[in-house]
Amino acid sequence: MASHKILLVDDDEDILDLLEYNLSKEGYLVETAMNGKLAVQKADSFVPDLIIMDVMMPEMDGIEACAEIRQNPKLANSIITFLTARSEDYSQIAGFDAGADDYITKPIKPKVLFSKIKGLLRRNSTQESAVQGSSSMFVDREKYVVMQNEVEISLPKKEFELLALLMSRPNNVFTREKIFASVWGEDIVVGDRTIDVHIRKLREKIGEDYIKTVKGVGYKFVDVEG
Amino acid sequence: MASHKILLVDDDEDILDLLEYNLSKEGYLVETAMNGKLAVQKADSFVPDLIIMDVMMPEMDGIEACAEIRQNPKLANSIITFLTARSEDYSQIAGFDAGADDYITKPIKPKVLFSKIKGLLRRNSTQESAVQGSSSMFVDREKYVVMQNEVEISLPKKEFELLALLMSRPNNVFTREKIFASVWGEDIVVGDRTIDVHIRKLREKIGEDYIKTVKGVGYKFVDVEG
DNA sequence: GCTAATATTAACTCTATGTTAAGTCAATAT
DNA sequence: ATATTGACTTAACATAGAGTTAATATTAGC
Repeated sequence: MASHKILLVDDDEDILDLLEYNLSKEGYLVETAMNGKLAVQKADSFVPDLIIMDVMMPEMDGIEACAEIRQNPKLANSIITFLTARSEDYSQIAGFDAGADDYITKPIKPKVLFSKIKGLLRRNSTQESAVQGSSSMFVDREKYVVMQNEVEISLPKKEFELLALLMSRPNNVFTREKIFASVWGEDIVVGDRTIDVHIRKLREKIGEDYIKTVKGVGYKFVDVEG
Repeated sequence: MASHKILLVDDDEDILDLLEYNLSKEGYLVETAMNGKLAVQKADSFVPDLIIMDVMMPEMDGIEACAEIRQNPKLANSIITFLTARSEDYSQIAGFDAGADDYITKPIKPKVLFSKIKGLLRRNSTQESAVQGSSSMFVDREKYVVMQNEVEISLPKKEFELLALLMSRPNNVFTREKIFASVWGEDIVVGDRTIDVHIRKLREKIGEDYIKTVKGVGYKFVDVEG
């Protein structure tokens, strides 16, 4: 298996160096960022499997960065772990709300960190590796366009992000909750029918059969034979 | 969604009571054990999603119990979390080595505990979830389908949850009460025949032989040779 | 063979989702 | 500055089909 990619985010360069050194030695591909803003950018290009991020940072704090990263459908499979001082209970809770998967307490004990990372990545890797997109359709984020049998379909932002999210894991059901969290953001509230309308428009544009409703659960993208 | 199952392990009855009360109130299915040895047994029959276990216990300590539980393939998907006094770093490390996934520090802050549990369980149900149970059939919660000999069977929500519950412990009889509690929720009341009808529909879809009626007791899922 | 528990079927209800059209807003063009 | 356009949301109503009920038949266990 290709090495796992880890993105480290902390404003303390010493910590970054220490962790980068040790994790690289363990065989991970490591990149770093010094604040939340850079982290969001780097995450988008690097597409890490795991993001380890300090909560307190200048420019943009971890919570905010986490929320932004969770918007990015490309990063739906990335695990986000916070670094927090031992008793910052507030940030722990806020972190989970923002979409974090776990947190690690400071001071960091390398052994604890390593076994934790191993555990987290093990979880994630069982699913992975299966397919990437589907045969007759794929998402081109650069051109911001969806290719369907050699034909470019250009979509408005919300429709694009929604379709990209669904296509990030074909056959996987995404609950309305998750769709909202990912495409709109945890805190934005929109009406109940908004998703339906976007789904309708997508179905009009790409065909009726690609997006399947799982009533009471959510929606999923299924690839149809073209 | 069917409730998550949590196994609490601690030698302090007060803590057990407190946690059990609060977690039950949150909608979890909770069972308890007073020492590591009992925990291992109970885990085997109960198959909890999450085990919260004190490190220091008589009879068999948490580390040892954790190691034993990790041997049990049925419990591959169970998350194990330790309860530790704030600075027992030794036990944290030993705990991770033994296969624990996380730890919670005492004294326990309910708010922290709940968000942590939510986070852990969410991680468990989004990331892994696949596989479970028997050879010729398994539940894939991510795709929200049941795989039967390479064939996807998609089911409506209630039927899916019901089958998933029965399959979570093949050969184990689930009483009607437990099925109601788990699939419908403690407070929702529906007629007596509702379960039967769902069972009927399931049998139509997956075959007559998988779900066996135990008259006067309940239903169980048995794996048949395919 | 009786009896209570479960099976079966079809009809019914109700809720989640589908659909359409109109409204709001921001970006761009005139 | 004003008009235009299209993305996005909302609201109102329609619909499907999941879920439930009720009535009747069947079965297992005593």
